[in-house]
Amino acid sequence: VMILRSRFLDARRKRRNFNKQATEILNEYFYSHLSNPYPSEEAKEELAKKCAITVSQVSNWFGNKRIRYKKNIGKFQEEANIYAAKTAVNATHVSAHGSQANSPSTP
Amino acid sequence: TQGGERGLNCQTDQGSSGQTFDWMKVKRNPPKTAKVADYGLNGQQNTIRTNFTTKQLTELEKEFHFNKYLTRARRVEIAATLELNETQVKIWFQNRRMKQKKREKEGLAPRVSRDSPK
DNA sequence: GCTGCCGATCAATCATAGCC
DNA sequence: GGGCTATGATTGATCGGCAG
Repeated sequence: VMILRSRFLDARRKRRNFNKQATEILNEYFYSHLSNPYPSEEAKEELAKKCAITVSQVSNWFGNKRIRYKKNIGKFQEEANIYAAKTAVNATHVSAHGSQANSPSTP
Repeated sequence: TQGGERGLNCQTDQGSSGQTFDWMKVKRNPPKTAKVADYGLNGQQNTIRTNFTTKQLTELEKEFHFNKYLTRARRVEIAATLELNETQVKIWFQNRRMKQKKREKEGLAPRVSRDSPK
């Protein structure tokens, strides 16, 4: 456990947080698909474009988000409620079915 | 073994706020790479991620540049030389190939200029 | 049947960013 | 300046599916 710490020469060093808007978009997708937050390759590409990041970064984000979310659901409840309300749009109207399963939209 | 459910959907209400979907319950089986090695600690085997040494990684990397795929014979050789399981060598090459593919794919498109975070 | 590969994902860890 | 948490990236290893 002494040496072998030569990992610090990888590439994960200079990291930048995503824009607030990008995070917003990713979170909106995540919480609006909380029942199955696994975007398809196509959905990832679209999210990547909207967020101005790479597909890999989108994958990383969802991977980290899923793991960290289930690790401590309570910590994300507040965030979950915020985005849930944001995507809830009009629920008190026709078609009271609160189901999501929405298509990723077509650009 | 009991942990074998891989179903989809089927949530169960947890409290009153959020729901608990099955993807939140997914648990991976611990690595079978358990080296009976030693480090005699208590009963629990070291079922943790193996840390490859710099030397091992260097050799693997060198071999990878020579051949992206391994033959059974070569794998045995390398595993013996680096004191790793054949499985570990095999998995390392699989992961390495995927990494290679990912790099190649990304190395041809991300034409994003300097975008300061804020 | 069993084995290797692929694609996606997990889970732990690393290293830095950002806040107090 | 240090200590802390948040967060993006890396990576050994697993899961399910497919081909030989």
